[in-house]
Amino acid sequence: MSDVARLAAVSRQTVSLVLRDAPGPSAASRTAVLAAVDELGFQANTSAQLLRQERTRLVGVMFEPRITFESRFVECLLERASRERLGVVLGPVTPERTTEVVVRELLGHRVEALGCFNPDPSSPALRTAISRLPVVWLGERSVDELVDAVHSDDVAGLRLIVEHLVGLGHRDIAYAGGLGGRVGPDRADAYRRAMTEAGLADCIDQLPVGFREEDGAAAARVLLARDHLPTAVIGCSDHVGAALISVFSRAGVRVPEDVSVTGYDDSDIAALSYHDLTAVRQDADLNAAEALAAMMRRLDNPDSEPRDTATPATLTIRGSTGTARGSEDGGLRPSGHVG
Amino acid sequence: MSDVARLAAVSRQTVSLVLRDAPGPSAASRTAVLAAVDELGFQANTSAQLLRQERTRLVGVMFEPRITFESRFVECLLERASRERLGVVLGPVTPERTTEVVVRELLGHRVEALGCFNPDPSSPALRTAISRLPVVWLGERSVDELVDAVHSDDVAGLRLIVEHLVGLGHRDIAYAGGLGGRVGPDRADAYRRAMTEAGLADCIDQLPVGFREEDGAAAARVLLARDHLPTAVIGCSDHVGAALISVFSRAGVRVPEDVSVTGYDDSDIAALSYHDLTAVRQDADLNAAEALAAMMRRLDNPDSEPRDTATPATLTIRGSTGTARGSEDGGLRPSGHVG
DNA sequence: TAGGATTCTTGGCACGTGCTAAGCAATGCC
DNA sequence: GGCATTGCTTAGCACGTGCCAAGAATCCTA
Repeated sequence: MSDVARLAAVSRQTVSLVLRDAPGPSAASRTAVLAAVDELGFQANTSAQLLRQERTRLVGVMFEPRITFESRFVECLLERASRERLGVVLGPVTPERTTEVVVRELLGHRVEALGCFNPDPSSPALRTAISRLPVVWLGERSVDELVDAVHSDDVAGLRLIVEHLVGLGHRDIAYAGGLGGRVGPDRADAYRRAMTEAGLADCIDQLPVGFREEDGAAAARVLLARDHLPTAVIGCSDHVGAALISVFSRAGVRVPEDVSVTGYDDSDIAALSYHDLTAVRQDADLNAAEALAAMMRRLDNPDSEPRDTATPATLTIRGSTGTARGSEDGGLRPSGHVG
Repeated sequence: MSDVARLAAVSRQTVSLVLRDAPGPSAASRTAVLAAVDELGFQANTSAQLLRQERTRLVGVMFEPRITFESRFVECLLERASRERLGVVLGPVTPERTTEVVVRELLGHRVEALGCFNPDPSSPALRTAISRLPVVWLGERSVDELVDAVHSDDVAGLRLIVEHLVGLGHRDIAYAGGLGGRVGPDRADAYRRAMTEAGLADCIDQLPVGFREEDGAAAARVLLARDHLPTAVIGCSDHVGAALISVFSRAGVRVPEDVSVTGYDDSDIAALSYHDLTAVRQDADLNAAEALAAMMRRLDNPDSEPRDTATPATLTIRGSTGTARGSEDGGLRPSGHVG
């Protein structure tokens, strides 16, 4: 910065004022400084700025880069945070970078709030973080009284799907999912609840698999091996839904004529024309907005109680769901070549 | 840190020495300091450390979080960098965060080297970066004389695929791809070259689409609308390959019995059991290693010339490729329901 | 022209850390 | 007992910036 000042023939402080466009510097100094900045390619040292400032105006996010929904969330958070003049420090989780490592790193950057996907609640660094800053659990209910939580409303989401399917005449509605973190069981509970509310408690049929495509394929194979296929299968994620369709399709089972299939997330995958998947929309941007709101609320008012926010679920109806095949055909058996 | 020193009844400097485990402090001081650190949950201020240090030992990566390959690359880079005691600053690109914004941010953090996926070469900040630090183009050839480049060897990759298919008796080998950045055209060129080398110049058949699944679906529909299907289709990405399979499959065209399909990347998608896609492996970890090596080489020896590194391609053979259908059947026409 | 108001500029300290050099106590040696 | 040596501790400066308060220059008014 001194170099810039020398070139512009002003003092370092004037340069600082111009760069922050604070009142003071004359128009002449301003243009001189900006010209010098441009010529030297000057860029202020972020570390020095952060060190000097009273507040860092940074928030941290702990997430797993390979999980699509989390990456999308991060993108949305970045854009929303910049509108609030907040910076975002990314804390990518990998096999070697555990909750503990990532949270320590974020605390080292003096973030003022923290959002965590799938955190390890036993991490000591996370415990300290919770005791000092607003921490928001992302994508799942909180078990901790001291943290906020922002996640989509699975109960409402599964109610929407089940109602949609029931409206199409379905009764044998299976669910592929239930494993994985806290969300897995929660969402499966929501399925059972929705089925019970619809008076279909005796049709509950859960295939315990995880969220990945491989899990959906496994569930599909289990179903194909049975004597009798359900008329609809709800996947716990878009990946699972897409895999269900692909495996069914290869086995000669038509979607939605023979079986209706749904996903969960309404990500890019669901919208793909060759999947065309009816799915509950989990709005990454809305979740990012709520997470940021929760952080800001507790930063502005440190005494406010942590809350659990369930963002509304909506249903995007596409071509993978249709009227249930008539009960008179006595159950469909897979035919054709099995992939 | 002063708080820690007070609690441990030593000076701030002793605390600093213990935390860096530098020689000096006695065993008694060490344990006292560590106990105090633990009790207070102290975490050194990264900004202050970076400001004080001569070198930051940071490298920056500009990438797009929603692109799977780039996220995987980042994960690998994180792990490799930590082994070299280097930090990684992530520079996520989003619609609002352009090359210019991201590179400025990274320069502000005083990174010592920079890796960029799909950069906008006209960005002024990027020009300054190139003039000051080792910059590595990621995933594509460099056009600039002043930057390194690390990308997988597309020429070798397409030669492997074409040879594999020719070995299975294929001649009518189409290519779905060619659009998108610099890689798109490059990879299509590699296809044409491989076909020519195999003596199949007159069979070259390129469908100009991009890298996304939607693009693959579009290409598949174009092919299905023709009188005559090729016996093999090479997708420019796993996404494209998977989409080709899905659309073919729905149209009653069997893979690989009727048409062989390949992908490019060998990502998780290719390995999915219901895709089971033969694909060229683009090794994210190897690319990360080479990128890091390039940065470190130029940091250690600032005068060394930038290089273009093509990482070796290998072929992962799975179930989506098989012997070409006999020429005697006079070309296959799609049958069954089209999805 | 003097005095005050206004506009612009700058001296100097602080942020939290790393590191050099100096200080201090204990021990060994002659 | 004096002096060097060793082991441990600490005083104090520097990193690059923001900001307060004080200084300098200019303009306006009497």
